[in-house]
Amino acid sequence: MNTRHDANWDERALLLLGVLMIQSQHGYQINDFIERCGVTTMKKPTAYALLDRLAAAELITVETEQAGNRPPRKVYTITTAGRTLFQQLLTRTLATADTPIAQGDIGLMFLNHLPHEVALQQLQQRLADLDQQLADRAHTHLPPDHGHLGIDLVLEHQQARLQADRDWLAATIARLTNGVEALMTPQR
Amino acid sequence: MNTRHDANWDERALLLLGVLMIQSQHGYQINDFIERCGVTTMKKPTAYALLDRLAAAELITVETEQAGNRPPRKVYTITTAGRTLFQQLLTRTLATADTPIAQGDIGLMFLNHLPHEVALQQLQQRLADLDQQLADRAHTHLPPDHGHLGIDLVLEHQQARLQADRDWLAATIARLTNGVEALMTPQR
DNA sequence: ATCTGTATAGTCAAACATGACTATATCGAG
DNA sequence: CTCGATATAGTCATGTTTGACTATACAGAT
Repeated sequence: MNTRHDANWDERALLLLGVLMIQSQHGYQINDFIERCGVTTMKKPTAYALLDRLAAAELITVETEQAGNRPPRKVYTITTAGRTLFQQLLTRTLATADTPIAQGDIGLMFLNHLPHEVALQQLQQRLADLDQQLADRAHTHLPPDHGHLGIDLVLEHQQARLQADRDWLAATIARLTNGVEALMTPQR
Repeated sequence: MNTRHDANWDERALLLLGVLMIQSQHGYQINDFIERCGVTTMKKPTAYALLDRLAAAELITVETEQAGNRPPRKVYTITTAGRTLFQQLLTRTLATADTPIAQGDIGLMFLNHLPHEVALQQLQQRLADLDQQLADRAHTHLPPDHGHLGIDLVLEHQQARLQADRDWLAATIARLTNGVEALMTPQR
């Protein structure tokens, strides 16, 4: 019936269903994975809310499990319908490229409203920030199932993007330093 | 008082204030600019809501203007306080790089849940999508104030990212075609 | 005259997202 | 034995976001 959702819903549902494709898990594990893997900004309460909606749509089931005298856990398990949807979402998602929108570009757009040397100074700072991020990703804090193909691909892709951003920014700073005129005659 | 906002608020406020730094504008113009410039996914009602909040904080003023017997327009104008905040937000934004999160990476993560040849086929499709986007950006539909430094920078940056994505994806498809083993011994 | 397209200017109900908060259990350090 | 850290498992009030919708005015085509 109500299969009208936005792209955001698709991606997030895909993530949760994907996590449950690995194995049935309880809330803490799921949220832990989400926080660590770094492919989304979705927060804990949002994940719980979505899990509820997925359960309501019978794409997953919820069972309460009691281990020792710890607080009871809710264990989420993907259903057959969930697996089917997972396949569909995965196939569709892999086939389409999202238009890359960089938050930071909003600042770039109004660069001219700042004194030239101030703007350059801030961009230097951004470049340092970028270099820091590139350095940090040496010691990534990922779950111990490393060697998993998908995760390696994501890490590579993130690194490639970071590097592209860094290269472009460095080149841009250089051009801006040589005066704005250089921008009007780009050698592309 | 309540200066506790998230990064999202910062960027969006910066965009609206920046638009009003160019000149005072009415709602339609503002939203038109936002849609065309392609640096955010913020929708019209969201922009109006934010404009109301900015007005309540006295960062902008609103005047109703009657032109002919057309429907009345609300003209938004940035205040001195608004200009000050704009400078602050702009400076801060320029100095920090956002961690690049690619929606599409969620799909990548679960690549192994699809038959190898199906996955490759979908990625080919994604590559074609990317090439299409690169081709489309030849005839960009931007406002006629082209030559404006900031806009040119943003376009360049978007292109650089798109190109990086394309290159990485093409290389990855090639590696996956040659069998997964190649991934385990990357020549980096 | 009428129709179509589009510039114009928003509103609203409903869904969504999250910071802050509440609790209990286990374990190693001191 | 106590304290802090952290694994565990969420909830809720509050604010945010948006799809869908409502309207009027004008210009050019038919």
